[in-house]
Amino acid sequence: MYALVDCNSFFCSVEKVFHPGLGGKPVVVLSSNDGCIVALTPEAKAAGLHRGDPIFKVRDIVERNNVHVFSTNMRLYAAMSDRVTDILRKSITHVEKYSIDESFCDLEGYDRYHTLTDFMRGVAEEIRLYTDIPVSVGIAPSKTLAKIGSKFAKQYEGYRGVCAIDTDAKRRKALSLFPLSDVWGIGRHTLEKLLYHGITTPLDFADRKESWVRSHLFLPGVQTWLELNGTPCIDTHEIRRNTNICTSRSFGNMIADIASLCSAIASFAASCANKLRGQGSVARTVTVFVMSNRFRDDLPQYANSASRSLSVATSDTMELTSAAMEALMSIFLPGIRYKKAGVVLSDIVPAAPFEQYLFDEIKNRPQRKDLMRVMDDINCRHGVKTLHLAVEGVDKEAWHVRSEYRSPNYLTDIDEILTIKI
DNA sequence: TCTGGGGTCCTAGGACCC
DNA sequence: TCTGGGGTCCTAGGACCC
Repeated sequence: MYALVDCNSFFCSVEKVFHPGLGGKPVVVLSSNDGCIVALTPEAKAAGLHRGDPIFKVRDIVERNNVHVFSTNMRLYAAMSDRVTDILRKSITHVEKYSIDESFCDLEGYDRYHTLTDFMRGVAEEIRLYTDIPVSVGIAPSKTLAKIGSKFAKQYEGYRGVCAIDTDAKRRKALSLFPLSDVWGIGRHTLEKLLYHGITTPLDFADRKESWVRSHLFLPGVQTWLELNGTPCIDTHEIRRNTNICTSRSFGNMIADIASLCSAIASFAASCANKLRGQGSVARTVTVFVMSNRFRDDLPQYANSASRSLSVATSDTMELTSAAMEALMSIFLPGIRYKKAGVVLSDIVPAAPFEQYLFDEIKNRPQRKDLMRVMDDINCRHGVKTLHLAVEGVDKEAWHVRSEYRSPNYLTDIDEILTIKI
């Protein structure tokens, strides 16, 4: 059996930990650049807000209902997420962190002394006690069913946070009640197809023949089908190195000058390189993309991308940044007001301890590696961008990202730690 | 005025090989 | 007149996830 532990409106819940007066109040967290709503509490939903709403379009609802608005603070959420996972791992041997707010647990052997439901209730209470983050838990023979269980646990208070789908009768009942569009693996497109064929509930789908599913939805559909029928087949790997790494941003204001764009792209490249070293990998291909504001049809539109392949895969900030600069120069068009840009690293492989290449143009590779290590060290201890390349610029004003309502980094920055006055 | 960011996997089809 | 069969590799784009 698997358990899915899902943090309830996670970003909002984290904000509420540090703003205790917000219990029971509508709260939303915005996307980067204060664009759209990405997380909201049930109270905010009840006020008529939805995930994905551009905040400027729902200003009146926000003001009328006194909704509390926060800019996104991923550093804070990631730190809190780690605390939740730590508690899980203390209680359960096999925990797969699936996303920032969800973990799968393998419950093999945990039903010796308690029922699995009681056991997971205990874990959920511990998480609540130590982090103040409320979680919903689903227990089932497959991960897809466990996710469905966690949604029921969230929806109905009677489950007291944990819903187990552990008999065939419960499985069929759950599948007949659950919205088809909310099933893990069924997106907008698949939903349309299924409705067209007269399938309206997950149970209808699960009761189809495998051959039908295979011919209409191919492999991913068959996986979902098997999982809904209680056969686990979705393998999420615990330690997975990313095969692509991307840093991109929308700008608070559109920018037109190459200098600002250079400084933005250099910063994105450095951030990619940092993530790359963090997972112990090297990359061979650097792609840069730029785009104008697609919502402004009164302005000339332009979007383009360019890649540079390095002869030797690397995680060196200087190499990756200069490749990115080169790519940027090849697609920069004057006269365009740019709204968004980014850097993508691909052809990523694990870094080998020692590598030498006959035609390597960089002769002091070991020293450069040491330099990167020192740079990461300093930035880790004294804050990101304490040490950075000059080309990233010191004046971020030109391409700043809007973040008007950001909470302090309570958990990761000693200067922003919570102060309590008694 | 203001509209997010970061991923994975699969399939079809083209280009190529013998 | 009739013009095969069996592969691999790569890429773009679709679909999905959080």
